[in-house]
Amino acid sequence: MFKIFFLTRAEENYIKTIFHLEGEDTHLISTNAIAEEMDTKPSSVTDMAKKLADKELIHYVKYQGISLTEKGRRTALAIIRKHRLWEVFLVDKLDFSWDEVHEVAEQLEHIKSEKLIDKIDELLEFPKYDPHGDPIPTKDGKFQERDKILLSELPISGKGVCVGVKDTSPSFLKFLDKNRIALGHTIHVLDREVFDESMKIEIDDRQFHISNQIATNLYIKQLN
Amino acid sequence: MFKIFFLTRAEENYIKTIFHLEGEDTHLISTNAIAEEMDTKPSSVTDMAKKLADKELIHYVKYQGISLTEKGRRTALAIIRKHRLWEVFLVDKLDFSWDEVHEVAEQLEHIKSEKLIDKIDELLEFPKYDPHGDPIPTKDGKFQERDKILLSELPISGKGVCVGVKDTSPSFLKFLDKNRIALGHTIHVLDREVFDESMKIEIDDRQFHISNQIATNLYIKQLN
DNA sequence: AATAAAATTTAGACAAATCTAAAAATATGT
DNA sequence: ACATATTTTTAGATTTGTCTAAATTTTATT
Repeated sequence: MFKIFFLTRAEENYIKTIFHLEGEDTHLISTNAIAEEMDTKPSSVTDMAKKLADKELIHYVKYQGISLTEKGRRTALAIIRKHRLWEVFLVDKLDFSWDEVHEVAEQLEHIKSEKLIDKIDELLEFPKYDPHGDPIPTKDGKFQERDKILLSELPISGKGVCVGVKDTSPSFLKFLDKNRIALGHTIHVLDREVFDESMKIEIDDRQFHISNQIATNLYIKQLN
Repeated sequence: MFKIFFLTRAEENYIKTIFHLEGEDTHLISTNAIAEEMDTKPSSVTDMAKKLADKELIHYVKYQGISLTEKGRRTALAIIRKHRLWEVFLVDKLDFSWDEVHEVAEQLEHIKSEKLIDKIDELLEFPKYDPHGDPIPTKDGKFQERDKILLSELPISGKGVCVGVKDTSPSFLKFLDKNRIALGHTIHVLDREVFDESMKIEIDDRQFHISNQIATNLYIKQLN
């Protein structure tokens, strides 16, 4: 059983950001990177780093950088779990579109009630992925990343199912909606332009030209 | 169309408390009363009173007392609307019991998203009352108080439908659950003891003795 | 390896929300 | 009406989270 520590909203936001910056490999995160990501000043990050280190949520060595402790990682996963479950709730139960959910979920993820989030999970029938295709960590912090590649990595005549988006900005998501590209669709790469890396693709018998910027922001589960 | 002003959580809690203390009649609320209710110090209330007066949410005259402005009243009703809708959501959609919802709704009421609360309202099919029988203000701040009396005011052999509770503490609500007294039940007053004002009542062919403390915390809609 | 550039931390300040202790204003009792 | 009690406000301090500007450490360049 994990003890639940009460963190402030600011502390939770730092933990979440550090988790996202860590990504796959284990490298130290710089004060500057966190400040950049959170739209704040490096000196503020230093101040917070001391508090989080005191609470044993991060490893922090002055001038060297920051990484999450195991406790910090679990905390981050709990917050991300809440964020993503709320996103599913907003889309599935309240008909929000996938470009509207982030902002509200940023608030809802800080609600403190274990029962609440477990019941939401149950109401949604234990979803595995959020509306952008990102995996939802389990209650005990397990986190199964899908085996996916970027559309830009698919070879010509390759096929795959669209399973996620890298960029989750409203403008990108609205672009996909407008062109009726949604998760679950099968994409077939017909051709690729060497000059600008743009692609000709087919979805549901509809053919498109998409720029490399689009292709590098769509996650695909490759088919054989 | 009303402008939405962004208030801090603390400001919202003060506004809500002042609204509840005002009640029906228009009298000035004292610094002490607010401090008492919010479990804080009178000096803190004075500090906040200045801020809220600056934002034109309250009328405040030093040493005299506090009352809500029209803007303050509308703000209070918007928060109470959110609180009560979330309570209905928790009970109807997530199977919370009525003694568990308050604490969580205290957090959820501060989520800032007009669309969110309107969609929740829609999902719940526009409920008029929360799980404790309190009316839910409409979007435009209309607030219809039910025509109700306390069970203790019912005469002997009087009948009425249980429509609300005055005390919403978990201990009282659990007591009612244990004795299978719920909103919607018809209560018949069989007898009353002059000495301690306790009552003998009948609900669904079950007879009870209840103390005056119970009778003064149950709201009844009197039948003919 | 010395110096310049970049990143990071420290020091000191500020706003929000709270507190304690003291001062001021209002209310009460005879 | 006057003294006393109560209520309310002020003054100054504290905590959290932030900032700017200066100092320090690390990294990069020649």
